[in-house]
Amino acid sequence: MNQPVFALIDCNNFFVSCERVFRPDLEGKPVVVLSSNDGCAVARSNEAKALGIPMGAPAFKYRQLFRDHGVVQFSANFELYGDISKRITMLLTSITPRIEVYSVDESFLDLSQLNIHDFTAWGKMVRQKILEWVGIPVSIGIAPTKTLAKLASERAKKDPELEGVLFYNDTKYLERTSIQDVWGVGWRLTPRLKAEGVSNAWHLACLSPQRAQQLMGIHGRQMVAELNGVSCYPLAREGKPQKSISRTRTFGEDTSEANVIESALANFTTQACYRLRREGQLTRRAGLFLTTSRFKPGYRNWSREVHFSTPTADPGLILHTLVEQFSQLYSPQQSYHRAGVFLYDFASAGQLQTDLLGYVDTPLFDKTTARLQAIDHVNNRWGKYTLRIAAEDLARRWEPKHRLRSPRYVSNWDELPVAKIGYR
DNA sequence: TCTGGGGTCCTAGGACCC
DNA sequence: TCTGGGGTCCTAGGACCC
Repeated sequence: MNQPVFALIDCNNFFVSCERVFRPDLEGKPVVVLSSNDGCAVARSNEAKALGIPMGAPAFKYRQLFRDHGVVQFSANFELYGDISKRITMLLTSITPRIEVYSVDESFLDLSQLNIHDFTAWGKMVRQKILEWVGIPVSIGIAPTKTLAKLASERAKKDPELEGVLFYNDTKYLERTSIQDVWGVGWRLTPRLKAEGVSNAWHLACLSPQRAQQLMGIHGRQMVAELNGVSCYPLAREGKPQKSISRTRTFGEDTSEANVIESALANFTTQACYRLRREGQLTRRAGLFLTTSRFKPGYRNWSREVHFSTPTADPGLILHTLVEQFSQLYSPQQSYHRAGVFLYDFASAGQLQTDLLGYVDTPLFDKTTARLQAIDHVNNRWGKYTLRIAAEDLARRWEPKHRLRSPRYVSNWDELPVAKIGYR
């Protein structure tokens, strides 16, 4: 068997790069993309990073800086980013089907079967192809383990001499990677490791497996092995069913009105159930939560959970149950800031379990399935909200703000870019 | 006034069983 | 009532990722 070789393809400043595909005039300018409620920065161009705007920077604290330096702001446009992400996935899949789409802007490829002689040249070719065909700059790291591929792609991003591609072949790159930049080391572990004298990836690689496990659990042991070139994390094969689905939002503005919140719950439940059906799953448990603002005194949160003896994907049923729970929690004196619906403990729609008494109302179940299929069919054909639960219309005032959203150039017929051709 | 959203996995401890 | 070991299941919380 061939030695494992992984490539990580990581899109640079992905959301910003997506905006720039349709706004090439923004090349070289500071750009930020704000989270769904225009609350904080979730992507920054290199120029914006150079201005000292950190990830997650609350927009209201940086307004002045944005003005002073002409930082261009966008509300997040996830439909656009999702579409561009799919195009890159398609391109990569044409190179090899052995791909793991790790997130919206990162994919791992297993290169061990590809018979590549010069990995650096191969990486540069792929990078150029993505840039030309989709318009997104990427960084590529190639190494015998995923952790090292990740580390290599970070170096490739930071060091311009590498031209976006690093084939990992030298432990000097470990010494140059500080401990908090290692995949799997977060803000909690960083101070603990530093206290042990472990301040870069090289130090971490030198820890004994026992010590690593002591400090960080089984994950730590695997991390150390991976840094030493021993692959512990295989390529995750697709088709792994999801274990939970949630839809949560911070409201456009805080609200005390029950019908506003119920309309939000209706929307979340509908979205979550649609996702659940697309996964071919039914749920046994559903929950909701409500919170006040974390940034105001007297922060509180509430949550409730319900159990279904027969697994379901019916938003009508789930919403009805959740709204009952909601009415028990609700107080008109409170000002609510955020809410969410979550589903978990799934059963495959193909192999329905009966309840404790061995009873499933099959005719009812079939009728529900047919009804939901009809709704999905209509909405796929005519648009997301063509058929919806009436409660969604009670008051849509919960919806987050997105004052600065770019057009959905590639996913909405009404927002296609317009090309102007001039004649002389 | 204004601070995102969606996930996974591991572990420790309690309840309960024999 | 007390003694001891071994096992499973569930849950809450912690840690991480993008």
